[in-house]
Amino acid sequence: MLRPTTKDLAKAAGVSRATVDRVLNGREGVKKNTVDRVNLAIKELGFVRNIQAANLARSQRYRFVFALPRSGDLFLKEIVRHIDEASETFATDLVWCDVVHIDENDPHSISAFLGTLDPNETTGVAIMAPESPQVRDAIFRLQERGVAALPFIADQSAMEEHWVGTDHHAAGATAATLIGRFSHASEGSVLVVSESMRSRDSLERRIGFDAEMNKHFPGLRTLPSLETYGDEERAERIIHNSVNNNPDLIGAYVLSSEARVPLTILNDTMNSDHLIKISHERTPFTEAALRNGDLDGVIAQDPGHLVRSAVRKLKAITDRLVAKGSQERIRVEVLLRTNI
Amino acid sequence: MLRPTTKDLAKAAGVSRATVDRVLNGREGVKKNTVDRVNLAIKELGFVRNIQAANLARSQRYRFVFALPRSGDLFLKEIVRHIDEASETFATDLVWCDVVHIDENDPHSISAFLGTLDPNETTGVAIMAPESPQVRDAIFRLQERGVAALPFIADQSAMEEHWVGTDHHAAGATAATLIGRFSHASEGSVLVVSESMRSRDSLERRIGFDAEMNKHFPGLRTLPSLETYGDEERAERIIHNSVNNNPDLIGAYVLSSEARVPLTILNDTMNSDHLIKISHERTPFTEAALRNGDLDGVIAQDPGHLVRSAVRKLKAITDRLVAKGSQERIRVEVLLRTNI
DNA sequence: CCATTTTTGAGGCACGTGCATCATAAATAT
DNA sequence: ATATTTATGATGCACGTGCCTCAAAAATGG
Repeated sequence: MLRPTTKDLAKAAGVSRATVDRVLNGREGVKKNTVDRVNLAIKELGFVRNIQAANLARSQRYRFVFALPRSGDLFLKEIVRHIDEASETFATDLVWCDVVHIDENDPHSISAFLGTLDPNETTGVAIMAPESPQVRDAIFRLQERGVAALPFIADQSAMEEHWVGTDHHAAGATAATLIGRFSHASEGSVLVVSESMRSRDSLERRIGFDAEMNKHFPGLRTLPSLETYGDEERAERIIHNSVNNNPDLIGAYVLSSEARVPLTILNDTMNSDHLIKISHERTPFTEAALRNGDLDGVIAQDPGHLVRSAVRKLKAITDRLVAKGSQERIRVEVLLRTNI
Repeated sequence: MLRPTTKDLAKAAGVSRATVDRVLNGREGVKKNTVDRVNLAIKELGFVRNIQAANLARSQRYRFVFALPRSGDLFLKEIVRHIDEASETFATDLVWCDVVHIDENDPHSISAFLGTLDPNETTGVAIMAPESPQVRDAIFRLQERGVAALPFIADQSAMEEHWVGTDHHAAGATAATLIGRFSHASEGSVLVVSESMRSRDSLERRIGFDAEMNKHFPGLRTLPSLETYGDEERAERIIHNSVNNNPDLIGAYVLSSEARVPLTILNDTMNSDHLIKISHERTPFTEAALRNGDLDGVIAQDPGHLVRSAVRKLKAITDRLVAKGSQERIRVEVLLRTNI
C-alpha cells in the first residue's frame, strides 16, 4: 500500500485538489465544515505530506544561521568547526548554515540583529546567548515573522520545548560524583572555578555539584566559586589565594567551558598531581590533558551532535513536524582517558 | 547563486540532457571522451544531484531490514524499540524499517536468509551477527545484487569502513578505569563475567580491560573470564566458586550485554556492597541498578543513536554518498548514577 | 426574487530528475 | 561506397506538491 497523495485525499474528502491544497497550506476561503472533512480524511488515510516534493515545487531551501558569542574559547571553535562540517553533510537536504557572531552580553544588539533577519533569506536561527527579556522578546517577534528560532546550548527558560543542550544540573552532579569517588580522601576541600557565575548554565552546574557533594560526600567541602572574568591576572591572584588558604585541597572543578587558563595556573601554583581535576567540554586542550593525566575527567556535550541536532530541529520546525524531534536528547558525557 | 541542475550541466559540457543522464546513472553507450567532459563539468559547476527530485521521479522508497539475534536480552529489546521509533522519525524521508530475527549462531541460515532478500523490496540490511566466512560471503553477494549491507553493533572485520558500533577495546579499558579508580583498595582481585567469550566484542573488551588494569592498576588482579552460556544454574555455580576462592574480591565486571543474571547471583551469594560493579548497556535493569547503587557504572552505546546512525548510513550508501557519513562515530558512554 | 459575495472546482504550469522512444549523426565494418 | 553499428540529440511524460487563473456553484444579503 503506497503513501496516499493529495489526489487520494481529495477523493476521500469529496473535494477537489485545489481545496485540499487550500486546507493543507492554511489558505483562507474554505468553510469550516469543508476544512473538517479534509482533516478527517487526512487522519483516516494517514496522509503525510511529501516534503521532498513540496520543497521541489517551491524550490525551497533552508538557510540556518548560528548566532554565537564572539569569544575565542576553544569549545566555541569546535562548535564552529562542526557547523562547517554539518553544512556539507546536510547539503543534500538543501540546508545551508552560516555563523554570525554576536555580543553575548549586549542584549540590545542581539535583539537588533535578530530584527534584521529577513524570512526570505533566513529560514531559522540557533541562538547562543544568555537569557534576557530583550532577547526573549526579539525571539518571539522573529517567530511571528516566520523565522524558526532555537536556543542553542545556552537556554532560554521561556521556550523549553525547543532547545538544544544538556541538563546542567546533572552535569554538575556528575562532576561531583567523579571527584568524590576518584578521591581517596574522606575529608578535604574542593576548588570551584568559573569564568563567571552570571549565566544560568554555571549556576545550575554549581547547584547540581553542591547538591551531590553534600548528599553523598559530606566530608568534602566545596569552596565558594572563584570567578576569573576571563582575566588571567585576576585568575592567578584568586586561585593562588584560595590554594594558600586551603591546604586540605583534594580536587578542583572548572565549570566554565574555558578550562585552559585556570588549570594551567593551578599546575603552576602548586604540585597538583594528587588533586582530582574535572572540567567541561571536549577540546584539543582537554583531550591532551586527559591523556597526560592533567585532568581526571571531562564532562562534555558532543559538539557535533549539538550542531546536527540543532539543524534537524530547525528543519523540523520549518517543516511543521514539531512532535518528532523530541527524542534528540543531548547526553551528559563523561570522558576519561580511556574513552576519548 | 542557485544549485546547478542537469540542464546547466548539459550546457556546460556541450551535450544534451539525455547524455548527462546516461553518464550520471552509469548507463552505457557513451564514449569515454564524452563521459570525461561531463564529469569535468560536474566538478567545475560543483553539481550535486538533487536526491529528493530523483527519488520523486523514481518514486523510490527505502526499506531497511534489521537482522537481529532472536535472544530476549534487554539490550536487544531496547534496540527494537528504537527501530520502531526510527521508523516514525524517518517516515518523512520515505524510509521504512523492519526487524527480522536470525539465528545468530547458525551462519548457514543467516547466509540463506540474506540470499532471499530481493533488491526490489529491500533497499538495505543492518546485520547483527558474529563474524564468519559464510556471513561475509553472503554479504558480498548481497551487495553485488544491489542491496546495501551494514554490520550492526557486532562487527565484521572484512568491511571496516562501513559499520555501526563502538570501540570495544576502549569500552573494556574504560570499565577498568572505573573499577581501578573507584576502588580504594590498592590490592585485590576482580571478577570478570561474560555470557560467552566466543564473540569478538567480548574478546576485545576483555583485552582492553586487561591492558588497562595491568598498566595502571598493577595491584589489582583480573580473574579468568567466567562464561555463563546463558545458563543460570551454571552461572550460580561458577560465580559462587569464584567468590569462595577469591576472598580479596574488590570488583566485578560483567562484559556481556545481559547483566541481570550475574549481578543478581553475585548479590545473593555475598554481601557485595563494597565491590565496584561495572556492566554494559543502558537497560531498565541497569538504570535501576545505578540508581540504587547495585551498579557503580555502566559502559554504554546509545541504542537510539546506533539505530539512527545505521539508517543514515544505509541511506547514504544507497544514495551513493559514501564519503559523508563517516563522522558518525558512536561514543563509548559512561553512565553514572548522576547522568542517567 | 436578484445581486453580491463566498466557496469550490477544473485545469495547467513549475520544480529537478528518471526513463523511454525515436530520430539523427558519427564512427566502423564490409 | 554502402551497410551496420554506436553515440548522441530532441522530446515528452511521470513523480507529488505549490501556486495561479478562471469559471461555476453555492451561500448570503437585500
